[in-house]
Amino acid sequence: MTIKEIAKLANVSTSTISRVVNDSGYVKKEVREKIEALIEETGYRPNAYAKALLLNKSHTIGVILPKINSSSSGDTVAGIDEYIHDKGYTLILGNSNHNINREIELYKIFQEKMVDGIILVATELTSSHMKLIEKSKIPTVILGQESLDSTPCVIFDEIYAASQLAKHLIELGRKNIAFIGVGEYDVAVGIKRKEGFLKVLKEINLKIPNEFMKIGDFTVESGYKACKEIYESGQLKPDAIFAVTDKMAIGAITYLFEKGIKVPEDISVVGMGGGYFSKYFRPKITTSKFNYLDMGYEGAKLLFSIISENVLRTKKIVLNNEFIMGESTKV
Amino acid sequence: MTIKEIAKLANVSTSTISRVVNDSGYVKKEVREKIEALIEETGYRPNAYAKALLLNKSHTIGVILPKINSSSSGDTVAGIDEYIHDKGYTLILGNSNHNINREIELYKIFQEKMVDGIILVATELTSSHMKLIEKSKIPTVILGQESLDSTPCVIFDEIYAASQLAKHLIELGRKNIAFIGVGEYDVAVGIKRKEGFLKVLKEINLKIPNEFMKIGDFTVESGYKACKEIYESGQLKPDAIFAVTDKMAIGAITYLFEKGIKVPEDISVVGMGGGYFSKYFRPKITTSKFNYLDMGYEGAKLLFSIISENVLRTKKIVLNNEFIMGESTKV
DNA sequence: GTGAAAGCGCTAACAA
DNA sequence: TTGTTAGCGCTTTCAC
Repeated sequence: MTIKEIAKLANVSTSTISRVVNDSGYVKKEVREKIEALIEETGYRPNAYAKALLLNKSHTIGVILPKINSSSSGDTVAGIDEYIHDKGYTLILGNSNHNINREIELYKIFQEKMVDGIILVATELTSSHMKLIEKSKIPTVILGQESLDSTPCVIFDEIYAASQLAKHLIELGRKNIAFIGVGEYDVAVGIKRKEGFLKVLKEINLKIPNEFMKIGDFTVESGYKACKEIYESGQLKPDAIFAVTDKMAIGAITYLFEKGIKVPEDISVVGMGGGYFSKYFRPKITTSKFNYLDMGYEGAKLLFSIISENVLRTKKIVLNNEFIMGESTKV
Repeated sequence: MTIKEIAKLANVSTSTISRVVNDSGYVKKEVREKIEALIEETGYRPNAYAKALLLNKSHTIGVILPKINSSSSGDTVAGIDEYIHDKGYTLILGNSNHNINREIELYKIFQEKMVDGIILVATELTSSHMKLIEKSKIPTVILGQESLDSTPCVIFDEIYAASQLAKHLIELGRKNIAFIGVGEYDVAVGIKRKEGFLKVLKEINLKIPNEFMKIGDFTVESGYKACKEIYESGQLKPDAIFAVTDKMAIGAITYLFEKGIKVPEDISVVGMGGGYFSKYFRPKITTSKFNYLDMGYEGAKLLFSIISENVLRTKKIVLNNEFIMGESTKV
């Protein structure tokens, strides 16, 4: 069913149908009503692509995610959706699976699909990314990582959040703190969180032995393994563990539990993230909550301000984390 | 940058450009190379909308979800994405927030956006839904709920999965089993799982007092509350709890833990879902695992078979659940 | 109030 | 091998 067919049925021109559909220009009341009835009856829907082609506006925004089925991705998309829904926009989604080539490919596909803007949820940002963004001329907002040029981004204050937790452990009187991080390819989690942690230790001149610095890969299993390595590495035992994600904290606690080491009585453990898992796990994890829903929402808002005003006022939005006192730490 | 501009730059017609871009028809080697260089240089991308308009094919499929940020949704979308990615398709996503009107609205938007097919992840299926699907003529697959007409669907054998867990409890010698379900608006979870549970009890003529049948709302909190009500409702105490979701099982266990009732020593608890939360929670939940990644993948595959063959061979795919023995149940 | 015509960017016959 | 032409479905001047 096209506008032409409706026009024929109504014995008017396509212009008149267009006027009725878009409520623009004058149409005699009786004609309008007749057409409206016809549309209702036939179930006619205007073709959004034809419209987009003509008006050069797709009312679509593209979202590129490094992993589609993680709770942070889900929340981010939900936040984006919440904002754009009211604007009458729809979402087209791409899953890069942490693959840069795929990310670039998705960028191109989105370009072909005439998206009005792109939200890139990043874990790693390379100069290839930045070049691509610049070259494409599509309004883009980066989420989760600090941008390398003037592309606007929405991030958390990773350093502050990590240092807050480190301070918490220090205040609890901990002196032998082990650290479970992730690879530095993820700047926010791998570098900044570690930086925040180390900063606090440095301030009070506390040193950490190398055996207490481990690297995991975000999974529960890797937290378990890292914790095991820490315990099997030497004579010195930690009195606290700082894991940069809740999942890895849970892995560590699982190991400790199996070993009969009590959390928080024998050792304090903190994580980061604050997803619902950390809340219902026993012991409830002391953590720093990252609100990804907010991140998505603010990112979408920022993107729309660029799209509509065609001017870049805001370069960076830093979101606040919430320290959450759980039951995995005590004096 | 359009095909016309490239054509002008290359001093050829748009057809030739089109031939190069789509690798169709003959183009002289030198000309092809010149054009390819030009495309590379200018970053020209063919407009997918113009193409879609012409060929009446958008290479896009629409996915409607009742809730975007849940782990089952995430897995489902990941499964869909995995399949369609290889086909060169992209995903457009709509979040209905369990709102039927929004679902219908999304269906219309997808229709306007010329999607080649729709995957509807359902919790509730009404005749309005079925009418809409039928009227739209867009190839559609329903996920998670049995369809009311000939629209194909991918579902789990909820009754079987629930009865398997119920049998497990019976085999453990449990006689006073409390049940935490959800509202019947969700046919799969609210009705079928209960049905599977009750079927087993009926077979051995085991009766359940009304105070042992509670309704939650999927959340951990509601499981906690339901369990509390069960314990506060009378003198009889259960020796097992059957929760239709892992989250509610975890809520129940949290209550029991607070009361000093040991799981599984004093009481056995089973959940359903088998997400990673149930795996790492302590005690590990005895549950039935639903593989939503598979559901998404199979759903997409089914949809493509309809799109490409234009014939409906398969009406229903029933996925297998995996019984997972955890540590929340024992003899 | 309404219609005719142009054109958004592209592909596919058909000619040349 | 290449170009010409028509047209996908729509909106928007510009006439009438």
